Amino acid sequence: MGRSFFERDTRVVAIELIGRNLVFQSGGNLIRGRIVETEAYYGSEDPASHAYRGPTPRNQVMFGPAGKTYVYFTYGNHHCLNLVTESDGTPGAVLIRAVEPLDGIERMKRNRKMDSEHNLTNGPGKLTQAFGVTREHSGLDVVSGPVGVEEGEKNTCLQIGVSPRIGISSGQDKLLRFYLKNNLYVSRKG
DNA sequence: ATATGGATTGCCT
DNA sequence: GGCAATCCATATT
Repeated sequence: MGRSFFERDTRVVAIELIGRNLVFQSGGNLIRGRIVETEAYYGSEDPASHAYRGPTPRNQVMFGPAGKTYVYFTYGNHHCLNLVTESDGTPGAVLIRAVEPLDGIERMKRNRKMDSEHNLTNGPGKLTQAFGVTREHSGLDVVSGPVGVEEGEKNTCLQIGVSPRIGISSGQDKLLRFYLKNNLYVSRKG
């Protein structure tokens, strides 16, 4: 996807990312997964967002141009992958919460140290571990870099569900989580 | 310099 | 369903 895809309202990008393919090329390996769950995060009007209190060394990429990765480390154990949205100077990002494994599944199993395919990428921390994405990969260009988004197969009638975002302590009233209904790899029901 | 808590996961009951 | 693990960014002193 080109930069203009990401340079739009964060909620719209989060919805339109559903069903597209996330790819990562690393060390001669290609890993691919179909995006089935996302969340939108805004700026000063969104208390759940890292960008709520303005730019910091960690979140500054959210304030820059669209189509970049924003990867952060949390809970002492886990990385989360976001794709930056909105025009340069306006913060915004879409958290990739779950994907359906398509290619590089053996590599994902090794990275996750487990065999069960349905537990490989059904959560934001799980999919970064499966893909091998860490905060070293924050700030990369999604349009040209090793992390990318492909158009994917054009499924005409995607049944997309909406819910409050997961794991946040404020801004729970906003319906900014989007997921593919009846998909096995969504992190949880709701 | 220190305190706090998190856009989670996996293991326990 | 409950909770510990675990480290770093951010805010506060």
